[in-house]
Amino acid sequence: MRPTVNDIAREAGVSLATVDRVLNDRPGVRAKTVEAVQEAIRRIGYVRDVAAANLARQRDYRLAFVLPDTDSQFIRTLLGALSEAGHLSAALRTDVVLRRFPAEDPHALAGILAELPEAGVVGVALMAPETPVVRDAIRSLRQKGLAVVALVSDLPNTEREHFVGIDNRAAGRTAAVLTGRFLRSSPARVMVLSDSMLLRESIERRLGFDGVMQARFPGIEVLPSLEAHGQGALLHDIVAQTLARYPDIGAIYSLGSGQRALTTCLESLGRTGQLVVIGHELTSHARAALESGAMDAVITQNVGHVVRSALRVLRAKSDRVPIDVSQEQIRIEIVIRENLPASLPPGPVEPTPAGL
Amino acid sequence: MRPTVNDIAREAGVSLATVDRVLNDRPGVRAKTVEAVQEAIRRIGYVRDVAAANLARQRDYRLAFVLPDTDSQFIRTLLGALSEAGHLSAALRTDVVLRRFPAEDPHALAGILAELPEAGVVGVALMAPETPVVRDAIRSLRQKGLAVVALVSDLPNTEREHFVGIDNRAAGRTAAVLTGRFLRSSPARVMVLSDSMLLRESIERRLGFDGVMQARFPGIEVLPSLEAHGQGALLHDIVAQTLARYPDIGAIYSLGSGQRALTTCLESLGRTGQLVVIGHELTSHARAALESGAMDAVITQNVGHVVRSALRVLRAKSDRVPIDVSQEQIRIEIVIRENLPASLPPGPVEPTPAGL
DNA sequence: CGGGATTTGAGGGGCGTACCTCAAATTTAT
DNA sequence: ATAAATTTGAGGTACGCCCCTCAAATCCCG
Repeated sequence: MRPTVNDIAREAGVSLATVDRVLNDRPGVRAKTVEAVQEAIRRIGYVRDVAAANLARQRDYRLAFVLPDTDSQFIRTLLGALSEAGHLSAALRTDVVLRRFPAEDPHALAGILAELPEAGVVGVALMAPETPVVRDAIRSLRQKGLAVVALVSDLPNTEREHFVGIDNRAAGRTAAVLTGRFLRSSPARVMVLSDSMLLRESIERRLGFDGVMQARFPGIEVLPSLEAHGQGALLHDIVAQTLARYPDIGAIYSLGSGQRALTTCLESLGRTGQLVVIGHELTSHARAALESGAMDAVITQNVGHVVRSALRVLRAKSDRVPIDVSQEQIRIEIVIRENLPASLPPGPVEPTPAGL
Repeated sequence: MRPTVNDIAREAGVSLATVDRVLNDRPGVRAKTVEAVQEAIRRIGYVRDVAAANLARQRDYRLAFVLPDTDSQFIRTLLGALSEAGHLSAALRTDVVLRRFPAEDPHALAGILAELPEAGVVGVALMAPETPVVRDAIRSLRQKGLAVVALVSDLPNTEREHFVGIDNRAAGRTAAVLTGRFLRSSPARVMVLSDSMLLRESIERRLGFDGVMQARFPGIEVLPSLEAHGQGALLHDIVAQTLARYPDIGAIYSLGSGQRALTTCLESLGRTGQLVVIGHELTSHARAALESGAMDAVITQNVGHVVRSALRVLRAKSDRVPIDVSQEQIRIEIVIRENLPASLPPGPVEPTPAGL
């Protein structure tokens, strides 16, 4: 049998009330007694039954996901994963609220963040660029006791407690190795497209990419990043011009997550399949591109995992309980057609009807 | 507020006792009443609080992992993940028991399986080759109400309820694409080593590998599988002879998980880094080989994820609750040096001391 | 329509923990 | 030593659910 609070009391020779005071950091216990109780806990190997505790405590985890209002494929994928996870976490006493902020407006974001504590939110997963305003907003949240994690895009110079996402520098390095090795002819050029979803990621990926390229593939020249700002027509022109100008381009590396425009563009130029095409984030378009052969590899993070990890971490932080580091590590996944995970029917998941 | 059983009773106009009878499939309720209660449940969107239910029910999940007693690197890695997860799942009312069986003795395995029900085990994760005896043993377990999942190696023709692991055919295809694309010169040979941890996997991987090779890389000839049966010295001789005989071997594909012997062998032959080397399972040796450049890529499944998934699925099956399909899908991961996840200190994880 | 069978209601005890109150015991300061 | 302050104990209620018992209500059938 697992030991309970009563066992602690008996073992420590104190009353239940005292054990309770120690366990929950309530005042009015002599240091000596605290020690004795903790010693007893250690001796009998007591582990609090979190389920029972949450039950008694009427604890609900009200967690907020704060995302830019960009309508990119990646955000859409993320939202999909979020709504799926939201359903399931009803069983875990957590309810998830979603907040969107105007992508280019840090002050609006700060305003939204500032409202969260009043809304009863105890933890926040935030995907946003780091600015001074945001830093301050996060500090303020932390001071009010909220748990804060950075999502997808890290906020290293803030007081966020955790980062749920991948090392984008390493992701760029990974892309570089695949590009370099997939390219057959050595003197060649690589076109780099930056449909930046967030600046920081693009820069980090680019840095990682360039580093590996220089060190390991000196015969390959990487062109400066081209930006199409999410506009398909513009992208088309840019790509066409660049391909025409450098006939020896053998690969395209797409830093961002917008892959559809690129593949349709290559299609219309009749170049599909002739170039090594590598991009990021496994959206439904990227998936289709892999299947059709329009893309060769996608470097990605499992958004389902990202969302679930954020939820777990926020719950743990909010309970001041250690997290399982190995479980919360988000992997840099390499996806090619052959290891493409089966796509799941995106049917609306209904809450478990009645069964236990 | 989340609706509770009391809300159901009020909404359905019946007593708590009746609601309870319906919820827990207890007899003595008219079909009409059952209907009414279920309708009420649907209407108010009741979801049972599993934590509270388990608390009341004194429910403990006693789950068994049944593995061969082989001392391979892969099994070792799996055991590591298992012991790590075991600690953490104490908080989830589950305790994990481990059973090993003599690798080549299906009857011994059947005997071990047969003892599980008496030991109070409610769910079994089994990694074993499929034989008639095993099929029968699994059927018997299922009839006694135990949940059974196949681990790592599927048991498709048994009554196992779920398979936790990857599609090895697809894994082989993935290996083939990497091999083919990493190879620079086209007319070349590939040496295939089979340090079979379990026969089925090796065959499936080989099939997948050959299929892609024939279809996409006709210039590459794949040699028949060489078996060293886990003996380093033998492997050394085989590899040396084969390399000598076919000077145009450009790649080595290692079907199994034993990578150390191979890398030391290549080292002693002075061939490290000259060949494309691709293998399976991210063990500590494979990790080292990737870091040193002795291997180029490893196709793997995240054993931590595998173990956690098995635990979740067994709990869910045992509760007759649906599983989150997308979360339980094990991905075929491609690992190269650049996306190698940071290795974690394997320090013994102690149960959370006292904090909530 | 009566009598037996079936269905329903009422209620209590318990799971492990949180949180509260009030009184008793102990310590500390004077 | 005494009063005041602090520490401890005892006990209760609650959380949402499970499981049991017993009596009352309702049903069905001949």
